[in-house]
Amino acid sequence: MGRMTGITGIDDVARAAGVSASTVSRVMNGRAGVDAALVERVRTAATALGYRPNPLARSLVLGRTQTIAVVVPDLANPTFQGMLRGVTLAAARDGYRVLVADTSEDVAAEEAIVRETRRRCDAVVLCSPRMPTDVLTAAVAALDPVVVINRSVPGIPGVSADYRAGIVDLLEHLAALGHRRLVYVAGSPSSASDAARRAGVAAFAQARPDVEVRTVEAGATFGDGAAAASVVIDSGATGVVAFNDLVAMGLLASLAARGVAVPAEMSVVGFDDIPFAAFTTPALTTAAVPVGELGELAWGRLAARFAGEEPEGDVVLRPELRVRESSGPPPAAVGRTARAARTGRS
Amino acid sequence: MGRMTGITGIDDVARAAGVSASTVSRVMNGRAGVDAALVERVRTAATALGYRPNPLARSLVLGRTQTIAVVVPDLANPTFQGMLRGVTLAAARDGYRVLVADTSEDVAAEEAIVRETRRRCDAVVLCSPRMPTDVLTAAVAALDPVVVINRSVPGIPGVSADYRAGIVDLLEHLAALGHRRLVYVAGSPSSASDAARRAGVAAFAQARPDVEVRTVEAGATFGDGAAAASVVIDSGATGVVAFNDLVAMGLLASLAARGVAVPAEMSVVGFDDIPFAAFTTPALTTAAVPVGELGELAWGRLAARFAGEEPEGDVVLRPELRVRESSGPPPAAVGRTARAARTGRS
DNA sequence: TTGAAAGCGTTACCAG
DNA sequence: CTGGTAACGCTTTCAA
Repeated sequence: MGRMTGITGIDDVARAAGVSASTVSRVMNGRAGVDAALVERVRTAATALGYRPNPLARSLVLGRTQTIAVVVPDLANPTFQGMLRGVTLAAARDGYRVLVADTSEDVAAEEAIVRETRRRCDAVVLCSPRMPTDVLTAAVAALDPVVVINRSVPGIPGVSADYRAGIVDLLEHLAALGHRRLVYVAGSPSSASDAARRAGVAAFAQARPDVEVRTVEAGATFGDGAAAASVVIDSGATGVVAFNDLVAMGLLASLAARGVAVPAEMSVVGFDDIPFAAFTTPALTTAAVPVGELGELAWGRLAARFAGEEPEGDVVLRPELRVRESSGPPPAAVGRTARAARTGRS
Repeated sequence: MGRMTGITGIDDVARAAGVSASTVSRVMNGRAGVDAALVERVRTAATALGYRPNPLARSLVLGRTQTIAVVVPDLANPTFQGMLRGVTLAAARDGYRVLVADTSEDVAAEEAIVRETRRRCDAVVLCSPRMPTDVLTAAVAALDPVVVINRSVPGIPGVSADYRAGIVDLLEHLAALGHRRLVYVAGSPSSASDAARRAGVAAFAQARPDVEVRTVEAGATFGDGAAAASVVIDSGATGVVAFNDLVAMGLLASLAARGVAVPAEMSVVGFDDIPFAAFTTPALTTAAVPVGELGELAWGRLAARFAGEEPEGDVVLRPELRVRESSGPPPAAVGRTARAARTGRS
């Protein structure tokens, strides 16, 4: 009520309007059945005093906060920035706010962070959670209104991109260009989306026995891509599919430094279509993952739950192949021999 | 207490441990002066029941939420992503969470969003607020624990980058390279940091009357930069300082499309040093604004306030010149004449 | 239609 | 050192 705090409470308004707090509450919440005259008096008093109901108190009694949590592994990653933005904008349209949490890729701390954050909110969106499947399954059960992005958990609404299909598209794109020796520069084996990508590689390899696809272990960063350059060059491949755009950019930079022309001598394609993929040199061919849309859809599922609807099955978005300048036909045999000779291999 | 809700409350623990709720509260908050035996019993009971104090109830009675708000004009902007990340990580280290709000560059809605968000938090960080100075000054007074990034408000702790000095550094860099006809591709006149940049241009112009600096109105996006290309070319300038890296990248793309070699025919420098500035072609010379650090410092000021310290004056970070490949000596006179002729000017 | 009173789950003050 | 008992600010029965 604000005895000594400068902020006006419901009792101040009640007193000013000459009614009870109950009535003020009813008016503020637009509940019908209040005398028009009183409504007017309360409105006037509230405005005059600049009264705004304390959201904390409302949350406590109502049992809902109008806030959802969004947990990401790394706020510096364009992919998660996009998801966060998608969720935030969509939720804001419906009057919900977002509490962010960055787990800093700390798998061990992830579950605790999620639990903690969840308690202050009505629901939570987990973006590409890193925790092991069993832990995730258990955690998610205790989190209830929850949606998971890029990770499938039985019985839990999930929205994800089809990384497997995306990789196949990329591989087929390269094969169609004439490449017969490809390499997949993989991400961390602990990443669920990398597992999906590897499955795509396997599926493609089976469907196209005429194309050789090797896998090189790398990581998910620009540095990992740059570091993988020599192994990629030595592999004798003419086309490379990177785990993501960051890795592809690292590869591009390292390749340029070593004088390997892209796409003349080697084609490089990425994954994600982060905002800057179109501006690399050469512009990166990639599979676009609509991260903002994933975020919006995640909110949509949550909103549906709040509205009492039953959770439906997973929604899966198919990445879209974006052909730009980093991919092209493989060099003629003589060109390849020349490079092989240059790097000291037969 | 959880009569029918499945969640355990403080009373459940009290009952299980055979003590009062007060004691449970004391134990949970690690308050000294509780019998060791009771502490043990309470701990055991709490663990057994999986009790976690309801943060909402604590917030209500304690008057603090352990949460701060971060309001940004646009979550898609790398600059704000960096600030958000800086604040979030720093705050998390001290046990604080972050509620994000994206105003979508809606100046009119900004104040309301800030007010609303602030009510659920203990403080707020305003990142480059767009509202007019008088509105900002008034708003900020009602928000109290608040820190403003990149906007100076008398009496309010602020942390900002010295855009003025950064522009001067960039201009001097170009002048030192030999350029005598420069153009500044400006951002929105309503942007406070653009005003600072223009002041830098003016200061430089005064100090170096031998160098001509024209200003071209543009904007803050990649598209704005691309659109400004023809005006820039027609200006006859040999060096251009863009409002930010995004604009510089747009310029770079457009210049490349028109066959203007950078930096051979024209030098282009950006501002901010966003994560991808190092990977453009040619790599962008820019003035690095440590956005993450701005965010961390913002949190630091808030933490100090929470600790009862008095707010100190503004802290200003000086951008650091990052010379890369997009800037170089101006073309020889004959070269310039050649281009001028090509574009139909004398 | 309106108001009094009982919570929501926790902490803090004040006796004992 | 411990346990009642008031708040915190609001919403919601329940009577009147």
